[in-house]
Amino acid sequence: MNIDERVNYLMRGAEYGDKQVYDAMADELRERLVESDRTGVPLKVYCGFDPTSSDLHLGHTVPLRKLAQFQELGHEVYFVIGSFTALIGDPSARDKSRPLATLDEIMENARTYQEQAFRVLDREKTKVVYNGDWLNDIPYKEIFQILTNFTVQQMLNREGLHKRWEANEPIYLHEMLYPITQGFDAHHLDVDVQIGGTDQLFNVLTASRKVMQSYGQRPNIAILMPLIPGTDGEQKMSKSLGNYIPIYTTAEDMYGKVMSVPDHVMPLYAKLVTKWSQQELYAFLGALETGSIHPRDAKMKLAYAITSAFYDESLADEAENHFVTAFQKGDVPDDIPEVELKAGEHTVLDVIVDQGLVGSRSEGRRVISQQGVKFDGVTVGNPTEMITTGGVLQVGKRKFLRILI
RNA sequence: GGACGGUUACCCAAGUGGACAACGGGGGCUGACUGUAAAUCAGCUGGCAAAGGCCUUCGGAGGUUCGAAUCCUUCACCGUCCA
Repeated sequence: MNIDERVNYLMRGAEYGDKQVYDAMADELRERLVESDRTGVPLKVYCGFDPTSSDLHLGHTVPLRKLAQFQELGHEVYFVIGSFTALIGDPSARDKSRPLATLDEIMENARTYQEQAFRVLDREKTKVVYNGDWLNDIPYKEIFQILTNFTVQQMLNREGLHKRWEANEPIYLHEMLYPITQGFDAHHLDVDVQIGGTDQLFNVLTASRKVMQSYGQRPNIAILMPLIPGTDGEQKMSKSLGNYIPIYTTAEDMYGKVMSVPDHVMPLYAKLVTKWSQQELYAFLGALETGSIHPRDAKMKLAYAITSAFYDESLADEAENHFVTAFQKGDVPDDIPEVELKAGEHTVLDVIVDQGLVGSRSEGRRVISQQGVKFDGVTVGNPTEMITTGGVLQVGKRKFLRILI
């Protein structure tokens, strides 16, 4: 890749809410890449993770993917675990102060967090470090000197804290210092590039750069990645909203969940969560734009690309086949649960309740009256119909049960 | 410690003595349509019952009343204001 291609690749998807900042960051990046070419010294790139939870989803992988792209081009990647910062809790994206996690919880989460992260990152080329290792030992005096560069107003300007200020809710001093703490990480590692979410704008762009500068270092380049919308296509992906695509799942599930995403988020997913090269990306986006590819096929291609980024290709293939047979052709999938029953002893209602296809007898009646239950493709009209032969019982579109007599 | 205000189904939220199994929205489920598990439209969304109907639910416990989510007492929790 030539220099332009590399800059474009590495800046792909970055977002600052301001064209000028984007251009400035791209320029700085180019400069350092050129320098790295000349000296043969790879860039140091870092992203911090506060492992306050351990169940990663596709949204978390966006900055990870960015790190992986740097790795791909031979740069040095630091995966910083916030063994110290997680204890503080980043207040920038939330409007409530959050309960402090214990160090044990953090370390336990960190372990599973890493395992998932290595589905994206190259394990061999990743340096995992814990920021407690250096933050614990900074002299108070030194902290004070750095603090003289920041004002209370700066800290309060951020949305989360601002809301709390307005609402007269407590804002603790240690929360105020979070961005600076992050700056100490950048300083300690003396990084060239810091990756973060767009919610980290202040922490990465302002605080970290300023801390580094006051140490006389060159400020890190900030690459800020947008939060991706969840499967509803509107709200940001989050576990609590239930619109997330987890990493720890099956290939089938991941493929299916991507297929359920609204069309309009395809470009964003393509840009941020696939391993595609620029050429592949542009080919995809172009085809979507001109309509030369059917949206369904585009989404299948995307779902395949995403699934195969996390699972073996053979599993991605299977996931795709499963999707085609189960949903597009409406066939009965082959891996459905089975039960063995005696003929003439159970009604349809009994079976769907006992086998957990519906939550209660009332619900079962409801679904049957709504023509939602089929036996071997024939709609069941009466809940008390007896099961006399083997066959496939289907509730709704997605629940199947094979009955053996 | 005191004064108000709140606590309703999976979530938000209306209801302030009878027509309340409880408006509305979200979510979920079913159907139609669709390339789609999207969007849209329609129906359903406490339990039991073939059905008429019956039973349980409005923070907990008691009470008033023919009748309470609604009134009273008390307890618990959450908010705001005052000390």
